[in-house]
Amino acid sequence: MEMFSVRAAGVMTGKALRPPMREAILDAAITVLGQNPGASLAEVAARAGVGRASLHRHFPKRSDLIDAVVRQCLDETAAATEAGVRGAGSARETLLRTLEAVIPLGDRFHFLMSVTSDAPDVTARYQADLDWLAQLVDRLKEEGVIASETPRAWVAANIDAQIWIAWTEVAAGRLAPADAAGLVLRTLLEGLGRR
Amino acid sequence: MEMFSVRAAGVMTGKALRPPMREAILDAAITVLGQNPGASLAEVAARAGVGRASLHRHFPKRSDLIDAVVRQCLDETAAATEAGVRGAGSARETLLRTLEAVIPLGDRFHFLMSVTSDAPDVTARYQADLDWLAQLVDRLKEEGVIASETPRAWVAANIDAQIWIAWTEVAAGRLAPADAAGLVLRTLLEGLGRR
DNA sequence: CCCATATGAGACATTTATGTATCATATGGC
DNA sequence: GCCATATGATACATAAATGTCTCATATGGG
Repeated sequence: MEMFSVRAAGVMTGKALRPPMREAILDAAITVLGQNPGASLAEVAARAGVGRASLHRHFPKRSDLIDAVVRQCLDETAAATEAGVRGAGSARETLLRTLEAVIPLGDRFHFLMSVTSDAPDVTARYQADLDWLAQLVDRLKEEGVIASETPRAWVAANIDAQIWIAWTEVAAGRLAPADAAGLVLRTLLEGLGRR
Repeated sequence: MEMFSVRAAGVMTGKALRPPMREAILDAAITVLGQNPGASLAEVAARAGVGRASLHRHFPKRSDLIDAVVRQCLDETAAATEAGVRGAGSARETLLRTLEAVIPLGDRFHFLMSVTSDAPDVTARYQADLDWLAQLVDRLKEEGVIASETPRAWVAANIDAQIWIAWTEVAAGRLAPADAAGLVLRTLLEGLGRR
């Protein structure tokens, strides 16, 4: 038995470094419920490595967990987009930086689109995100980056879909993370056709 | 054993006149389970306008219904793509006609991507569809319609996503059905950028 | 009209997921 | 070392969905 390792573990790791159980449960829920929204809480707890009873202590009802996961995903995507927007001049640059920031959060993004929460604050924030995207699309049109005739909803749906596709391809190992945002931007603006 | 077949009546009236209960259930299942894969069979039966017991007579177990719906969706999409392929010369024309035929079946398409069936024949047919699409992508590259460097999986994922987006926009009334396939093709090949 | 068949409605048992409660234990702060 | 707190395991109660069964009834063919 290693004395040093035991002492080192006690000193170095300290539970503060490890994410609290709440985070582990949220992470597990994003993964498990993202793949199968009907998965049982037992599956979520097992994935998180915690007991089912402990899960219920943090989230008494299933809807509490769902709402918390949705809020977590909204927080993360909001932080990512804000970071992407910061320091970007043009709308095109904003889009590129946002893509770079959001594609790694593809599973969060997908979760937000596949799971519905009826908590009023959640729907409000969700609507705000949609509005922000619509505004970005308008700016892209003003800059001449996107054809102005293209319906706003068509553009927004394409951006959402591309984010999901890119994340899927990255997660499958078929696309290098560093290439994802650029490929998405090129596909969005120029399509797949031969130039 | 009944010597007198009841099928004669079916032949006389034509099965297209009134869809039998089985069809009504399958249609309802596509709608209800497509929107919410975890919906109860009671909801499906109610949507189909039949009793829950009758649903169980046609599909003893839930998995039987799921498998039947998946096979139905595979049948419909296969018929649509074959009709699209028939008489098309180039790969580009094949793609356009396939889009025209498949976009109205967007809900079927979406169902196939969101619901999993472990029936062996289903997985085989599903794989065959993927192979067919991969082959079409290769032909598109040979014709110079699609940039040859673009990964096959990226192209295929984009086509799938565009079909779903187009169907959604049509269903939402934001896109004229006649315009859908053309818009998809243009978006796929040329993107959303200003020409 | 008579009969075979299919259906709808309801009762029922079974299974599964959910939510609650209890108890022993471990962990960390003091 | 002691204590407060959190956790895991377990048992339990409840709810909901599933699958089976029976019976009355309607429908359509003979």
